[in-house]
Amino acid sequence: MLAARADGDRLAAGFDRLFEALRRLNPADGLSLTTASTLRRLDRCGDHRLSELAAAEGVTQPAMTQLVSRLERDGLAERCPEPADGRVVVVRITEAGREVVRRRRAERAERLAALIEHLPDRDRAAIEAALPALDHLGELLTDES
Amino acid sequence: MLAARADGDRLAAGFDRLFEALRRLNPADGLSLTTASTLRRLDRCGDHRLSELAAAEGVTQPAMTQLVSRLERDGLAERCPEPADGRVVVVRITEAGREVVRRRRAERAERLAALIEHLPDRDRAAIEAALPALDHLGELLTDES
DNA sequence: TATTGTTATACTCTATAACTATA
DNA sequence: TATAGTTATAGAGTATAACAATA
Repeated sequence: MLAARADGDRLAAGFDRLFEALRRLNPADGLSLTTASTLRRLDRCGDHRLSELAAAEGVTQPAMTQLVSRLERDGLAERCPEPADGRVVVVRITEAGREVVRRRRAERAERLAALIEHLPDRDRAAIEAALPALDHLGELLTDES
Repeated sequence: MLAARADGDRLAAGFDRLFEALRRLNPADGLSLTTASTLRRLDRCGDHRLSELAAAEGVTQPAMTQLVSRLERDGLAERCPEPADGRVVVVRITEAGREVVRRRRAERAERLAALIEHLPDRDRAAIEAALPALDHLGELLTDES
């Protein structure tokens, strides 16, 4: 078992570098990290109110207003009225938006696969074994329940 | 052993979510991801020419000129002349800059440790076992040899 | 002439504050 | 009054193109 403090430091140093690496795997298609994350959220978890999206992505409401406007302009999402409450805007991903999510994930998968070929077998096995745990760690932070 | 294609997809989906999670661990101290990455690079690998930094961080030379100007303005790095070639600018991290790197890493470590406590023992063990492999994966992308 | 870095200009993305519409 | 969202305005960060200095 891990002693929380000392291994927190080790983990932080390791994840620091891993984060930098993953950042470089990001497709250079002009979508900001927040935009891509918002699209993935809409794809995975369905419709959200605009204020919910802002809170979930950690940006202000005006920032999310503009982000959604850009998504709408590019045909990747749409605003839907909420009959029960005229103040509310519900944001929904379009089929074109889902396609963008798929394309980005495929591109990242391709780059990862190319990288993984250069790792020794034992490293690949260790990462494969840790995938469920890493996924659980991801769930703890992304609130996609 | 992993079959490259299929497991590239699995890894990409897992790392997609892990990346989102790690992004949320980032200290909100006003430093952009590129700025923080540049500081870490200077801390880990020593002095760099401005053009080297731009290439390593994947930004243009004018962008790095401005980034370094901001670091200099904030006392986190300094420009040094290169006697052997008057065109060259060498960028060096200051002690204040190193302190920022340490503080950010400590903050991330603290948040990670708090998260890890919520993972079951077997997940923690799997992540610990995979740390060297994840580090190797990071090395493949960040060119910090 | 080629290389290194900076300046000029424009665009994206974000924040805070003020505003509109609905409840 | 309170809430959901938008508009107004300002600042950070980036890119491309043009420029200055050195080799």
